[in-house]
Amino acid sequence: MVEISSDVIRGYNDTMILCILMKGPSYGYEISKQIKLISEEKYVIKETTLYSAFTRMEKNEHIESFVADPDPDGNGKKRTYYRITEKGKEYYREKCEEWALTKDVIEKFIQH
Amino acid sequence: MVEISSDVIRGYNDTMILCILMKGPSYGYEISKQIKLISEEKYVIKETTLYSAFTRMEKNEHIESFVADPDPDGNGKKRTYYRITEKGKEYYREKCEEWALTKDVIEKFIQH
DNA sequence: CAGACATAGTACGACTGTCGTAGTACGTCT
DNA sequence: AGACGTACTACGACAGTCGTACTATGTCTG
Repeated sequence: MVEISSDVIRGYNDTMILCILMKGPSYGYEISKQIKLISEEKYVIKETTLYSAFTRMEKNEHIESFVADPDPDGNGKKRTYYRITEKGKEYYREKCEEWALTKDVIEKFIQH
Repeated sequence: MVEISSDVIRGYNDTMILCILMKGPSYGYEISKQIKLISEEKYVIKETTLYSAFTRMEKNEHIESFVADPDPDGNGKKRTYYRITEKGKEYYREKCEEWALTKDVIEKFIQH
């Protein structure tokens, strides 16, 4: 079974998170489920990787956090939500451009 | 200018080196020039990254080293050449398979 | 109604690969 | 003679990922 190594995906964890936040604010657990879903179970981000990414990305001002109730009635435990910033959107667009370049370079070294 | 970040390529430095060694033995300086050439100047591997990759890859038995003269007459300074092993070839093939998977996954998170 | 399982995280230290900086030493060209 | 290309080695810093462990609430099921 071929498995995706973390060293490969490393440069794109932030991008994946931002991709999901482009659709609207979300929180850790939900984001990790989304990544699993979108990747069709081919990639599952580790919890520690995810939460340390949040810390880094908030420091970089790519995302902002806010605490809110899970449902409007105020039921359930409060969660920390993250929202993408303008700077984060810009970064996401740059990463998408970079991807095209990176893909081309790597493919020159791959035997199909 | 979009630039390839090392975090992205990180998982593929070894693969690039192996790709070049698939064509026959080579040595550090030559390999670094080849990578630059093949990538059309879009990627230049750092010397320290390259040589530390050699150490790791030799330990993993993906490559073997031998010292030889640069030309058959015995002129010039001796160099350390590297040759891909069977295990290295196997690893290279796996990485090529992995690439297809990784590419598909990342692209699901990229806006074109 | 107890226990399992899902949800939603935090803390901490280890590890790996990359990179900056610096230095060595020989060869070749001008 | 000096600059530049070739061919490396040493060393320590750093960033991102990961394993392990722990907390705590909510919900479902026998």
